[in-house]
Amino acid sequence: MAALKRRRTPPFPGRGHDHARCVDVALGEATRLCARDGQRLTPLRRRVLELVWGSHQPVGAYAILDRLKQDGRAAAPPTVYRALDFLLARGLIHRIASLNAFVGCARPDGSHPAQFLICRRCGTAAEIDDPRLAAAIGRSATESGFAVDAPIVELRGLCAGCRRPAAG
Amino acid sequence: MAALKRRRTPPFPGRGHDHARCVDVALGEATRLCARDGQRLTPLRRRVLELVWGSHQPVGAYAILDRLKQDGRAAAPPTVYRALDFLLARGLIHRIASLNAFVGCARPDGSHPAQFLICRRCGTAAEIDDPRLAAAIGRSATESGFAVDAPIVELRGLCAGCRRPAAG
DNA sequence: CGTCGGGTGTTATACTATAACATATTCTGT
DNA sequence: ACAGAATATGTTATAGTATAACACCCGACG
Repeated sequence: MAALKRRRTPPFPGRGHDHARCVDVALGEATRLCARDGQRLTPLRRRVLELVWGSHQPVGAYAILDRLKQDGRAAAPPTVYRALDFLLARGLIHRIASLNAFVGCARPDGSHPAQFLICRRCGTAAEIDDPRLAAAIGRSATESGFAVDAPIVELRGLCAGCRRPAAG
Repeated sequence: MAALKRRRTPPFPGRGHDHARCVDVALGEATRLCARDGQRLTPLRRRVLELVWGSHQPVGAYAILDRLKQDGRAAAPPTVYRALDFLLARGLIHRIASLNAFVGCARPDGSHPAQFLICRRCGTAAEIDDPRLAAAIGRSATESGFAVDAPIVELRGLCAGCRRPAAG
């Protein structure tokens, strides 16, 4: 009875979660999906994906660019934007419009609309893919005769961890 | 039985609607609200609001800037951004994060979360303030222990007018 | 070999937004 | 009307985000 509904992954990663594992899983999934679809996950694209997955806080294109330069790689804005465009097209990352930043996709099994909870304190962007919310969006739009292609839902506020007093 | 639910305003303005009236109403409301709240709707702010209301398509800050220059007024980016910040704070306009652009608020009676339908063909951004959608958002967030301050909902797609073949 | 296409490198530039400080305007109390 | 305070605007410079255009490389395929 712990959970009435199951989630495949909890929306907010725990503070002490094993993030290296997040990255490993994401890179493994990306490799698998690209192979399946005949797409090339080149070293550059793989590295950019890894950098986007550096944390659960969305990262800007120019921050990625700086890291690439630290790698010793020749890099300019188009380098990173092209890699980001590829990853976006494959559904491996999402763009957070309200932050001009990018975050790894928690469920990269095909492209899909996503909804984000973005904490204004810790900066974490948690992906929720709530079918009821998606349905409510579809209903609202349909009533206006509008056909939604790309719903952008970015809910800014405070996550559970940051709402608690900073105690232990 | 034409309408089971009433809307104060239809989300998408008709093609041939009297837009001058939209602008007049918006400016009148803005004047009233600012007077009520002891805020100063200066000529600059009023002009910027008028320019934002130039159409139902969100307008960029630098487009506004160009128009101000055409007016013969000294203008630089801060001029327009400050006016926009004022109008945003009073709830007289909204910012569309996914377009980096601004649009007049259809119901400027106090600040409020808004949801937009943005047509990718005609560019129109229609404000819908659907309480059921807002409730669905609140439910989704609450289940994750998340407290939403500022929901951003920008639904991109095709409006009813643009879905029809371009005939008549 | 040759060429074709995709990926990356390179240079330049466009677009969006804010910091910091100077000046002007309006409001308030006297 | 005036001084002083608060608000609004002007001005200069710069930070941050994104794309256009063209050159080069390299592997696949005939």
